[in-house]
Amino acid sequence: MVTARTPREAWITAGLRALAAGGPQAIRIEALARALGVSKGSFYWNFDTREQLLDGILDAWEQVSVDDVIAIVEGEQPDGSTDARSKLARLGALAASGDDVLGVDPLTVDLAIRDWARRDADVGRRLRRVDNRRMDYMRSLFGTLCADAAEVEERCLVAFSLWIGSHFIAADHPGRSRADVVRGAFRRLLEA
Amino acid sequence: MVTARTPREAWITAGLRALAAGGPQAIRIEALARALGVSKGSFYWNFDTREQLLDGILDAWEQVSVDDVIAIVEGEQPDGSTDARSKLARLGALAASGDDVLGVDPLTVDLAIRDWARRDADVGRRLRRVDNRRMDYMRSLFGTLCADAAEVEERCLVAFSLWIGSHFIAADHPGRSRADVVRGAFRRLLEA
Amino acid sequence: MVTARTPREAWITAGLRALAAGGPQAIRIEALARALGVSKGSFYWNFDTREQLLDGILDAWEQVSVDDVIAIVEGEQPDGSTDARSKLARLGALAASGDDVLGVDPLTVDLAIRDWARRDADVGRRLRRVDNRRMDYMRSLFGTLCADAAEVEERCLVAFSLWIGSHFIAADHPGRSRADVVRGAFRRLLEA
Amino acid sequence: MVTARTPREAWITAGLRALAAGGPQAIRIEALARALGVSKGSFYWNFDTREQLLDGILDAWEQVSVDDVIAIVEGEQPDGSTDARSKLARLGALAASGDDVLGVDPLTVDLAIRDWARRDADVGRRLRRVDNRRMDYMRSLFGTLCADAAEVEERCLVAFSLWIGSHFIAADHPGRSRADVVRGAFRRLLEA
DNA sequence: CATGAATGAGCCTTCATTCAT
DNA sequence: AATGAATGAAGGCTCATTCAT
Repeated sequence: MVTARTPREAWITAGLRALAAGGPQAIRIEALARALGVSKGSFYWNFDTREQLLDGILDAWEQVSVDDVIAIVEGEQPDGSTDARSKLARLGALAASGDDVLGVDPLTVDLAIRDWARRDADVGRRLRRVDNRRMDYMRSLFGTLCADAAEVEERCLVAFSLWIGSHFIAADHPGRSRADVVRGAFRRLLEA
Repeated sequence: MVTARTPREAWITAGLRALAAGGPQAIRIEALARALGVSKGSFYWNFDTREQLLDGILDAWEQVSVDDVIAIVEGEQPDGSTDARSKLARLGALAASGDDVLGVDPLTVDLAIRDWARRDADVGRRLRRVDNRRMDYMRSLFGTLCADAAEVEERCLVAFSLWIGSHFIAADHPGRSRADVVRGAFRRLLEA
Repeated sequence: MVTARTPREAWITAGLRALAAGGPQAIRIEALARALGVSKGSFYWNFDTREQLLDGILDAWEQVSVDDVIAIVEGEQPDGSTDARSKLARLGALAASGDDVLGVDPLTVDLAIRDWARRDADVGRRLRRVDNRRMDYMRSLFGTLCADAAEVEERCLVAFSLWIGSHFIAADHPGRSRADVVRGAFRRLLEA
Repeated sequence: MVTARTPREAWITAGLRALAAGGPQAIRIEALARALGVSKGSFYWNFDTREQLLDGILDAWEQVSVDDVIAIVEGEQPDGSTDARSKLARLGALAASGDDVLGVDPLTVDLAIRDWARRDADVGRRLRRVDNRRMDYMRSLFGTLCADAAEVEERCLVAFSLWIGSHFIAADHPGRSRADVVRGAFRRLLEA
């Protein structure tokens, strides 16, 4: 029984793409149907309502947005090293890259959801879950570099902010690339 | 800071409010008209098109979003001090506050525009202008604390990111408030 | 200021016509718009929602469905008589005719609303108001012909039922017309 | 009275229930499928089209709506009597009751079909068949009480109208119940 | 004897825009 | 310096119907 598998996921992927490209209000059933080459009414076979699709999209994002990154970093490091400093460096490098997952750029989805979360309580709750797990992981890494808990917390927030902020800030850096400045700032975080 | 004496300004203020509350797609002529207690058609006496209102909104934001802050910081400091470190501290404190201007919270508008800029080239250009002026100002302040140009740039980006990031990140800080963590991280930026 | 007067009433009349022709679910905004030669979106200038149109339709029906008939009967009788028996006869004759009011056959509307009332509590309440006023009027007339209150009540219900029933019953009367049978039955009600 | 052993009958019973509850437009394949816990597409194994289900529903109704009542009345009378007056009384009592057949209230179905018949010629034809058989039966009973054919016809129509009307009229009867008034009116019909 | 999946038409509603006054 | 009224495109949803399995 291998009929038309993954139609539900196809809608969700298309929805993630739309979310990344235009924010939540761009997740329009009609547009997704066109993108999928499918009739708009067929959507309602797979979902009861648009709200349910949004939930599915957020579920999908919530499920992969943490585990995948952590799994990569905790997996084999390119240089074989296993110390926290190397992992943090790898984490920083990963964050800067814009790989596609499911045909969607996870970073762009992430940014879109951040804005969305400011207006929707449910999305806010989900983002808090995700961000807390990310912070937990960072805390465990920075904790091995620095004994002061308060300072660990601050370094984590700075690292996180640097990642998010560098994508929401539009300034130029005369003579340098944004990536370069971020790298420099990040390196300083690992010092001492 | 004009108190919306012309109807055009009234529409723009209402638009800024809608932008803060729901993002650009919430800037609906129909909704603003209701909010202003005015007929929808009257909008078209003041503006040719919705696009023009959006431009007006962005113009207004661009004009006040930099000058006001710099003016405040460069004006009288509460403790009468005039050194860069004090100004940066004041800047950090200002950024954390959410004062209302014309019934609009400028920080929320700022965040909304940042997300918008990722999708609209014109908005992106305007945000770059604004962010560049902000970075310029910060560079001038951090430049007095630190001789290394590269490090100045990095501290500026971190400070800026901390401001933005702390509003887009949803994690909890066990035993501390977000404001407290930000303050700590910011203080460390001013060291050395 | 005599712009396009009575558009609201035009929608209501069209709605009454649709109700008579196809029941409440035939009151479709799109269909009415077509019938009025108007864009379907324009409906929402005059009404907030379809529900509001239905209310308006029921209001209009409620307002004219009693007063007009009573006014006619209480007004000048064709033969100048003023006794209850004559009025009841006139009432019976009126009920049998299918004059148009506002371009709608009120009898057909009445029947449609009766069926509707069995499924919608609000409509039921309205019908009860209308039917009670009709019964009150009939009671006052039959009361002058018959002293026994119980019998008055029964004659009223029979007369009323004869009116309604004769339109909901589909049987043939060999050698006679339905109108003739109804007339005969009604005449017997006025006896004694 | 078959208890819906075939799936076709199950659909028809469900359809009758829907008809009673919401009129013909409530006979929606989707809704019936849900009610039957069956897939919507399975409907099309049993029926070619919705129209065919409607026909089946009307067939079923036509078949039982006359015979059952006559059979009951002509069968054993509770008090063993066999005269027309007793049978008419029993008929009147039966009409007032709302027994369920196959989980459907036949009276409510009857009322729904009456309204439907005003809009659909085929339904009208079927109702005429049914109502004529009912009138025939009543004529045979009233004919034994009264010699005048015209009066028999009128009494029949009044009795029938009283049955129908009492369900379509929404008036109150101060101090009495509707059933009581109907009983009184009906008793008077049997006099003389 | 069905189910899973899709189509397409139709419905209610919203909204930017237009236009006459 | 507006209002009243309408247009038309679009969006979410429902439902009869089809078709492959």
